[in-house]
Amino acid sequence: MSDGRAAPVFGGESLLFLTDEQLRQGIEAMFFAYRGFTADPDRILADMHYGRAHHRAIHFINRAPGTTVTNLLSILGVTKQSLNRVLRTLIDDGLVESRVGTRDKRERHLYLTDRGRALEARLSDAQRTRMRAAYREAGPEAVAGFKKVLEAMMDPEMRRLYARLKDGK
Amino acid sequence: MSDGRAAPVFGGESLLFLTDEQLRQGIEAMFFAYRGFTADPDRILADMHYGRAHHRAIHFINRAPGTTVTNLLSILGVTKQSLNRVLRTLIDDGLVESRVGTRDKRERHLYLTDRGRALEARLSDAQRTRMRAAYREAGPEAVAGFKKVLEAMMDPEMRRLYARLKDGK
DNA sequence: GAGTTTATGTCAGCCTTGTTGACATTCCAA
DNA sequence: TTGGAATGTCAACAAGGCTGACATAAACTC
Repeated sequence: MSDGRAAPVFGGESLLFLTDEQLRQGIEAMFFAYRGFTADPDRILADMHYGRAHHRAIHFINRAPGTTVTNLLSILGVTKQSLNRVLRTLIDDGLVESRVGTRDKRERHLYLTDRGRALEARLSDAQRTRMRAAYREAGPEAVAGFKKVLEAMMDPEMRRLYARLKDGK
Repeated sequence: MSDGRAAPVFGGESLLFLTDEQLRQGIEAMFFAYRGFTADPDRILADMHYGRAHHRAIHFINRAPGTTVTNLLSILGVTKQSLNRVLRTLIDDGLVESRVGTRDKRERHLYLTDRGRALEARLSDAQRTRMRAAYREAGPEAVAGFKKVLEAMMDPEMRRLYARLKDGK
């Protein structure tokens, strides 16, 4: 299995990696890994009165400063009411700034304030530290495969959004 | 980067895969992929009055029939009150059976009923179908890397649980 | 045998974060 | 000028986390 050619089946390519057992392992790996993935930021957020939803908003505002509410909605996949509640607290607490659009004054463009950027840095440092350790342990080839499978797992629309973000919009 | 040896740095091994940009991509890939990962079962569950928590309980009871409540608690990482609410509804609805332990009568051993197994099959078929497509698209080597990185991302305790499940307890 | 610990269940209350529905405002575009 | 898009907000609700408190039964320990 390690060379991808073990026990040739159906035209010379192994399909052993597609057994239900392999798939179940992948499913459980996703479940347990996602717990680790969110654990560190969650601990930081728990101290303040914030949750994972705040982290997500902060992450993507930092990622694309000046993004509109609608754009953020499509990225996060929640209702505007749900997002609005989160944004409201972030704006009230002075972590996010909402500027009325110049071209289109209906739009609100979102930016992190200095304090917002500070929290973002704390959260993403914590998350990156774990990712870096995992990457280092697994090695470059594993990382390439990791991304390849994750990308293939996304809904087409999410895949498009992911690619846009990846390629610097 | 594709061969893992691009632009050698620090003793011949590339560390380009550890840049903040690479890490950020991995973080966003996890976010978007997890959405896809849960999307199909979520749609099935939404029709009934169940949620993701019920799916998780059903999955692991199916995975390890006869498991105790305490064991399930450690796997799921929630409080007994939270799990109990979910188990209560599953037992009341006749999807899960709770049997008093024979050796230790304090313990409750959990089993899926026929109806429970039927729902489990529907849910995991849906989830496996997406995983299978992703695996097939990415290829065996990518899948190996995928699992390697996910495993390295887990908390040590989760990693232990994952390995135990993987190796058939 | 008494006392302690363990496994479980349950009640009450709280929080975050998701949902739907309804409605108002602003303002671009045809 | 009118329709629709973008946004905000109010209200109500549900899932699924949480803590704290308490009860029970059984097992374990001294």
